Amino acid sequence: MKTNTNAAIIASLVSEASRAAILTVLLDGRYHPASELAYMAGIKPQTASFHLAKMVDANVVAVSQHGRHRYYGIQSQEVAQVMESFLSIAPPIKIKSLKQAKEDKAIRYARTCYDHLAGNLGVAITTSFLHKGLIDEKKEIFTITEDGKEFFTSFQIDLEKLKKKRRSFSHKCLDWSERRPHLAGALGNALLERFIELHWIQQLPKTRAIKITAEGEKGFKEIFAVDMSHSS
Amino acid sequence: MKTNTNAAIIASLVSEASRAAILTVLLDGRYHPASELAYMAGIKPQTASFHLAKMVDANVVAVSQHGRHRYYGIQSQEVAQVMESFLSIAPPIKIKSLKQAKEDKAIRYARTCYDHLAGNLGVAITTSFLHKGLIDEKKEIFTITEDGKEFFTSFQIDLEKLKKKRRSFSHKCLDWSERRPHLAGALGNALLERFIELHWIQQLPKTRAIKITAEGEKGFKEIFAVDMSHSS
DNA sequence: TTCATATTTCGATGATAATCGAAATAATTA
DNA sequence: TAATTATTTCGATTATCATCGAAATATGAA
Repeated sequence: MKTNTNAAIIASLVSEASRAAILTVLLDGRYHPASELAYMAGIKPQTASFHLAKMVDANVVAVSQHGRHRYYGIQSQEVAQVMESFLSIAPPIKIKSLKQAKEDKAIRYARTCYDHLAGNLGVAITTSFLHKGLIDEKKEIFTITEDGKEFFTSFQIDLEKLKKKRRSFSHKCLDWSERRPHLAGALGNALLERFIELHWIQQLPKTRAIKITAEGEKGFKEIFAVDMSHSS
Repeated sequence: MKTNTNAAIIASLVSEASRAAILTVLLDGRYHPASELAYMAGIKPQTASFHLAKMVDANVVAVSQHGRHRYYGIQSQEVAQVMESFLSIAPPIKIKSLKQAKEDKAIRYARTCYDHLAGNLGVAITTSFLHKGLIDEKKEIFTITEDGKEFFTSFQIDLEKLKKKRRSFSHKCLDWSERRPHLAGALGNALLERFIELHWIQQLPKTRAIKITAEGEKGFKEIFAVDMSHSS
């Protein structure tokens, strides 16, 4: 009898507009300060705090405090995948753009660089890498195999440069997907940039969404054996 | 895209506890009468009617009228998928005792259909009755054969008393998904009560769940040739 | 220390929506 | 026919909940 209320609690998180907005922002995989989330969702900080507390309580969102800031992020990969299926394509609500936020100047932590691939594509590509033996899944991270080194280099990604970057990740930019077996971080970022360079994907201006081009569809299929055609 | 829209609609319906309860019941794939759903969700029939109307309106639940009954059910597996994904990330149910844990497990096994046996047990027993020639299957109801009269009497069920009750004697409780109706009505109710009397099954307090006892397992097997052991 | 910033807690408000009693509708049974 | 049962509709009440102002807490900066 109590089992159903459990489902109801999770459902209420995605069906309420403000919470849906917050979760949609958090789906970029980063940790965001409460004030930024409030702004983007178009609600006052108190209200955001109220919602965030609920989400933390439901084990959907994790919080990590640094100084007077509290950074909120999606709890786990599993949660992210579920939320994405409900929120990713048709967000029911308006989210204020980051540009707007910056202009507003109220937020100086608004640095949401969309630095890695999320969503179906990100997962699909990671899976593909694993299958092809380009990366290995360890407890905390992915490691690159010898085959992987060869491949990524031939794909014009400078691994040495990335290793340096990786160390420079600041604690402010915690990313659940780094802790989880999901390709993100420096390599994920590099891949994203490379894909953009190749015109395989386009970043849509006001949203965090990306669009896969015709070239991209072809490329992902041929090189990564990942079918991203819209028919699915 | 259609999928996501539907998912969002389903999510908003699930977000209310009573509706979540109703949908949880409907997950068994059967069509249930409104009154039963009300009872199981712990709400009055009016309230259930209110919720069911909403869900029918949203094309999440289908309704089929038979006489004065209206049977509600879900035909798309999408609802099940949504519920499943929610429950997959929902915090685990806090189990207070080992007893409760076992009872929870038993819920899946068989449920009372308001006041008669449904679920696997109900269908199995009805099938057994048919095989043994104790009842005949008509269009809307079951009828009792001569052999049946003898058997039920020997099973301590007073058939004459049942006939006097102002309710259908042995109507079929539709089970469209399986195309296997089970025995309901006064006879179904009487059987349920007799099984409880024999301690073959136990009705769990707040839920409509029943638990099959060790005695029951033995009895169902010996007398009805119905194997209800947990291995299946 | 004092002031500003980030966030939460408290309390009140308002809107939405769930709930239920009472009555209506309809089918079934005696 | 009348009584019973299943369900819905209506109307009123109540509960829930998102929202935000005000104040509290905590941290960092001047």
